[in-house]
Amino acid sequence: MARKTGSHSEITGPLVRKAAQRLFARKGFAAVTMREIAAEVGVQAGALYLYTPDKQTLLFELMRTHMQEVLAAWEREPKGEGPLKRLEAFCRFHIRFHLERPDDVFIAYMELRSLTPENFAVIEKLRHEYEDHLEAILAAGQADGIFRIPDTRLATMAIIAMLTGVNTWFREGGRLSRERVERIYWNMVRRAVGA
Amino acid sequence: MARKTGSHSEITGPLVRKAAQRLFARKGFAAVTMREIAAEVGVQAGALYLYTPDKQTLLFELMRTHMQEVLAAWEREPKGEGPLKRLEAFCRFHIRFHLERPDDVFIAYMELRSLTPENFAVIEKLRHEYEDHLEAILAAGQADGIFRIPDTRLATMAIIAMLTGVNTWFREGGRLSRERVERIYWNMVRRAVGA
DNA sequence: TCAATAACTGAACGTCCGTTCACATCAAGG
DNA sequence: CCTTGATGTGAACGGACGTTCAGTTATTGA
Repeated sequence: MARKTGSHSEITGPLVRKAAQRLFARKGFAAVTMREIAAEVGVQAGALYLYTPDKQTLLFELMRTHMQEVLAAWEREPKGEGPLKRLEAFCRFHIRFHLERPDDVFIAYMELRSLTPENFAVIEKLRHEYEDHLEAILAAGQADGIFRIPDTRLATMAIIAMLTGVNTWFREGGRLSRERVERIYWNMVRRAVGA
Repeated sequence: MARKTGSHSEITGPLVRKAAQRLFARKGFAAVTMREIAAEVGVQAGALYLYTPDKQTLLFELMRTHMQEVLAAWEREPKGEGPLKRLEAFCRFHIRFHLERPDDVFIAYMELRSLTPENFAVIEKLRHEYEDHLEAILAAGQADGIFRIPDTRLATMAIIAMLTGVNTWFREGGRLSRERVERIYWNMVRRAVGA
């Protein structure tokens, strides 16, 4: 019997989430069956319902946890002083964090349409919160005359799209090291905002 | 009876492709049923098989046609002289063409994993062909000393990700006109490549 | 020792899936 | 006018789907 007050196994639960994460990222939410997830964990399909009320909630919790972890990690990140340092910190953080969690990132960007409207609204709000951190940096730099940006919202979207794109081609142990990729992207962003 | 030698209706066929395109873009390939597509067209599910051998081929042909149209349209595009003009032409073309076909673009970027390995290889090759057009421009500009790019392949991926990202937020009749968006993005790209 | 309970199985539920096919409809060609 | 062939219907196919649940097992606290 479990010691803790929380119900359900503390071993199988995380395994279910990890298996779902891998399979959702690889095949897409709609193409993954509960039986596949269960087989990956090593249990029967019925056992999954000890750890999630349904398939939709399994996806939603994965995405919500991921978005909250992004936000929390950015809070903890050392950012330096001034908009320029902060922008560099953001770019490097975004690339590094996303490369560490390719499956989560893939799901967060591809499976928005698989969420119910209520769940979508929650995730969308968290995503917007993250984008606002970048936009605030750009607006501060613009106000200081350090950046030359015609539209901070547009620049925010452009930079995030560019940085997130790393996940589509970067391979560990490939031609370019992560540090080198970070530096090159940071330089492109710095020049793009006119600094 | 049809005059032309080609089999099948020349009215319903395109309707099937359009309905599939809309639904695949909105809900994802795996989440769309043949019965849904048929209902959108106004026929029974069985009738779809007069126009496609199966669901997978329907997706594949949509993606192949789209990629071929992108390549053909870029061929026709007036490009101007020199790497700088050509890069501007590419950026403006990419944004404009993609905004004109949001459903096709969404499918082309999201449903790669829904393709069989053989079909995936075909689409991937066409996509690479398109990327190579941009990379050639960047390499030419780098050779001429007009651009300052540490890695042309990386810059290619970064620019395409950034430009394609417009589709995720741009809305016709919104705060920014398409022309203004084109100009701002082009300026960001120009500065990002050091020109 | 034994009742309690967490963890899980295996079968079943109603439904929906992609696809097939025998048959109906109907405009046009000879 | 009557055959032909394109165009479609509607029912059916076997299988897979998400989810439920009665029952089995194993481990624990008292």
